[in-house]
Amino acid sequence: MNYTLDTFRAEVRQAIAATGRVPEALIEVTAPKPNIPADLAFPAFRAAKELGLNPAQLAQELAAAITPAGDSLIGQVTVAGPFLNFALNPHKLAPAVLDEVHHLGKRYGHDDTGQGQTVLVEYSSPNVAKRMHVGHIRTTIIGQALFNIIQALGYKTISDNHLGDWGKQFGVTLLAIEHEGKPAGAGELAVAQLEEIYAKYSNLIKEDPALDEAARAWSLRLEQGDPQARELWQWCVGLTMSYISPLYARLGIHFDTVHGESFYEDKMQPVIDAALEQGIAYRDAKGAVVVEELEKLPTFLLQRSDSGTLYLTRDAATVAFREAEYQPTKIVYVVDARQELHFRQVFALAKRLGYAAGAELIHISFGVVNDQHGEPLSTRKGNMIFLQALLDEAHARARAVVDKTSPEFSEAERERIAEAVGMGAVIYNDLYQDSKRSITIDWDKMLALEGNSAPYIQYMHARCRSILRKAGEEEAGLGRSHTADQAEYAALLIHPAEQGVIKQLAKLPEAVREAGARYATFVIAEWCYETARALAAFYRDCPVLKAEAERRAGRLYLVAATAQALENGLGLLGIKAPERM
RNA sequence: GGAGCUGUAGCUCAAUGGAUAGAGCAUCCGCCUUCUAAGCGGACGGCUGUGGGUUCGAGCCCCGCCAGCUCCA
Repeated sequence: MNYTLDTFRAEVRQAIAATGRVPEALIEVTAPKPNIPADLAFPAFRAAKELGLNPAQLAQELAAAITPAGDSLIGQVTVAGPFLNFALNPHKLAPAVLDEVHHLGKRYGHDDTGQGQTVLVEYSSPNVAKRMHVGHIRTTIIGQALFNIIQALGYKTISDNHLGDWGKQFGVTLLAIEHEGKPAGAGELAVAQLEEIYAKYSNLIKEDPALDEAARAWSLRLEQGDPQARELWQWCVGLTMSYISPLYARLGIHFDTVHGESFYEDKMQPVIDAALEQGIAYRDAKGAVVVEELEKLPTFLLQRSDSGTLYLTRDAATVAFREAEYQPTKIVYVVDARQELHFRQVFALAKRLGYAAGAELIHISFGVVNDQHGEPLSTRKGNMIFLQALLDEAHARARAVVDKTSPEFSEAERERIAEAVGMGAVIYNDLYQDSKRSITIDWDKMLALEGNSAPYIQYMHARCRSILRKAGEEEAGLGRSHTADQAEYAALLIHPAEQGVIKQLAKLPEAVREAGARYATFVIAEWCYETARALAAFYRDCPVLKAEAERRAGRLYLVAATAQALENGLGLLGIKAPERM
């Protein structure tokens, strides 16, 4: 799609080219830093060198040769040493951008670069019969945001929750249920009980060979499709999902498919057979299937000597299935950094086997979450933070603020706001920085309600909505509507604070593209934050409701566009934008 | 022993190879009779881990080293 800044860039290149002094290939324009009073720059170094000229002199000559047309997006053209700087024409910029936002509405910022291509994103992937804790939060939140961004770029998208619903440990869980009965109740408490009896029997089987044998027997029964074992297992899956679903709902997480590990149970043998057949793997003396020297990666197994299969085999089978089912151009795995080598091996194997020949396999890795002392979190050590507790705490903190600042709101509305703000804070905390970094638990930072945080952005959005609401009420009282004549006054918006907001709005499409290309949610988060700050400056310097009629109309148009764009940006991150707070 | 990631303000983080390295938090000083103070303004805070190299130009690219985290053996 062609947005205003795309046009501006094209006009700048065209203007330089039209001078006939710089070959097209040497025209590289860049966005200058914020302290430079320009919107695009042409650093003349390289071109000057090629042409055997002094850069400053070339810039000077180009500036003299360029006179933008009156209806161009290009405003002032200036020279600063070897830089040729182009400013946007404020009179043209405002109407162009604001009309774009109003015209596209919820789709403003979206693009069509992914048209006709399919991307599958795998994320969250919690374990059945386990509570969700902060260790799962990053894949879940980052994955959903990346999914949203990729979708906004026009790709056909599939989100898949690769549930940990299979494996040896289920033998122990079923054994435990056999002896202790199904946990009563539902939700987190019931899942916690499953965890507890699982832990108990994990210990017991270490010392009791008969129990160990019984656990193996359950495991075997499950694998062979024994009805009782399947029923109990299915019950565990159902219980876990009914516990997790409300947590997902609170965080705006949704999946198109939930193909857990069990789904691939019967799809692994072909992988092993193919690898043996093609000479990629060999069967060693003990019967294990071994892959050596694949792309200089460490040796790995596809099958153990006891004929047990491995995650790597399953993940390769998963690639094959996805290829056959969706023909994706990309498969994105949002999984923590410790799986880096694992995925390099999976991808190398899959490619060698000829799976997903047309698909790019991408591991988006992120750092681990540690406690205040830098220690890994673990239930056993007692420093674990469970997701439900985290979300409840976030809600409670936001509720305390809304109760204090807006006691006049109804109970129901304060509850809604607290939820939107609390979840926003949690989500934003995982998205505002490069995901590769490890994170140290800090409650106050995780649940921050001020500064560079979701609540700050939500607050600025709510201020916009508040102004629009009041304008609507006033004008309804006067028996007229402000909506009709706003657009024609957009050209009046040349105050620096107004231009600051408008330039931010103009940058959303570019931010979405960059976020998608880099798989970097923080690009969107940063855009939201910068836009909110620009709005704050506007709010301080430019009264809306008290401005004289034409200016007021233009500013209302700007405020409405800002509210829309902020809502869109937050929406990409999975954060709600309340009407007021 | 090998591999990957990370080192930027006291803390948490930004900065497509370009101009004076920017934010938030914390600390300090101001601002609610004016569209929401979850806010706004100001001050303080930097040898970008370190030594070389490439380049007109390096926080960013290349090589060595140091530190932390992680994975493989």
